[in-house]
Amino acid sequence: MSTAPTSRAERRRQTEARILAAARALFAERGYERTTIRAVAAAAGVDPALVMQYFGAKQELFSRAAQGADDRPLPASPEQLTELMLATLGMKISGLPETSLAMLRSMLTHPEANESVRAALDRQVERTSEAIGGPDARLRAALVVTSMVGLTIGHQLLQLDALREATTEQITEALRPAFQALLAGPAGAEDPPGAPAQPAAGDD
Amino acid sequence: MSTAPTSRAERRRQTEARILAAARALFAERGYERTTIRAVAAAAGVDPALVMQYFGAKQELFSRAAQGADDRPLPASPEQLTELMLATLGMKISGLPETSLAMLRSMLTHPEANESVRAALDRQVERTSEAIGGPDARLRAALVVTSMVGLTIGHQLLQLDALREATTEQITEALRPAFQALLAGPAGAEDPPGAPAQPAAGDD
DNA sequence: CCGTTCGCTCAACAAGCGTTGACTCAACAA
DNA sequence: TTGTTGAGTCAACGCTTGTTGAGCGAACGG
Repeated sequence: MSTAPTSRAERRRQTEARILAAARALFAERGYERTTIRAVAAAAGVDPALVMQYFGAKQELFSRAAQGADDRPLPASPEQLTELMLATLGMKISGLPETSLAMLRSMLTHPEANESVRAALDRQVERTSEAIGGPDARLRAALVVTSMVGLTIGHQLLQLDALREATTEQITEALRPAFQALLAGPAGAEDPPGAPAQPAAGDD
Repeated sequence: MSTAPTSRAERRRQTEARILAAARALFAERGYERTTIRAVAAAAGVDPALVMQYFGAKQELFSRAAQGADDRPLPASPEQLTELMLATLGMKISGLPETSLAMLRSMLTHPEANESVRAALDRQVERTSEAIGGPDARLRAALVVTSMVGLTIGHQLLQLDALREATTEQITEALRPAFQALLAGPAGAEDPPGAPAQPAAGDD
């Protein structure tokens, strides 16, 4: 090799990425408390002290590893919202990024993860609520969101048999009428801001 | 005082109950990993060694504290099942026993709790599935069950604003059409409601 | 080329954990 | 009374955890 195979800055970036990848995998698999700095370091092929040197503290490592989880843009459209939700859900159960899994896994036991997820879900409820409108918009939005959370947990973290047996299409199909009912709101009291057109009920 | 105010057997039962109550509260609030034997002992006004003497190991204490969670009888009736589910859910969000909260809180990080909840939910899915029948019975049952789990988590453990604002009645009311849609199954393929649940579809 | 920087390791620290064995003392049976 | 049982405490063990500071050696800049 004419030049050094790895410059100093390059090596730094690579090892940092390796540590972060190992951390993500372990946090996603075991959660915050059961994941040790030593285990992360071992998985990354590195000394535990180096992890500290790079991230300062375990909490900081977690923050960096779980950064950018669970916050997606949400366009607004009352009827197509159902399809958007189902599509989003489809991606979730097909394979959630480890970044999000780490957050999900830890949200019930790690205070910081709990607060982070709570805030993210609250925002998503708010946005969904604005999109659907109507009397109990916030509540119905929350029900859709928590349903998706429950389904994701049941599928990805608890690995319920009945869910693993089904394909993504079967799941979204079975869920469609339920989501429609929730997002449409109480019959006769809707206020459609966009198109009152009848949903075609066709596949995408 | 003719006899001692507290006999030996009586004292033993009382302190054991006090320890179990403290353990339940802490496991429910912090989960398995963040709950220490020392904290349980302190909350019960007792030496940590006594907790070990009573329960042998932390895992055993958790098993005893979380015993009998999440396993309720489930009668079968295709349409009234919706009401039963909603009623069950109403109890859950009104106030889940600490026994169940401990299990719920720890199910994503503690392997034994994870397996326990997984098994319990699988059983519930199975029973619900037999009750509703139809083509995708197992899947639809699983969707109802995971929805309830997600709602319970969002309400009790994450304390989402939109859910805490609503009354139990509002929640069950808003959820009714969604559950009906899920439990009724795909339109045109349902069993006659008069006959008792008889899943002619068999397994799979 | 030499001196400095810096990625990285090694060994260790203090704190907290679950767990244990010896001990104290009141309740009990004789 | 006297001896025994057993609830409860005390101090400590061994281990793991997150975290730190000294030191080594290769990459760097002049």
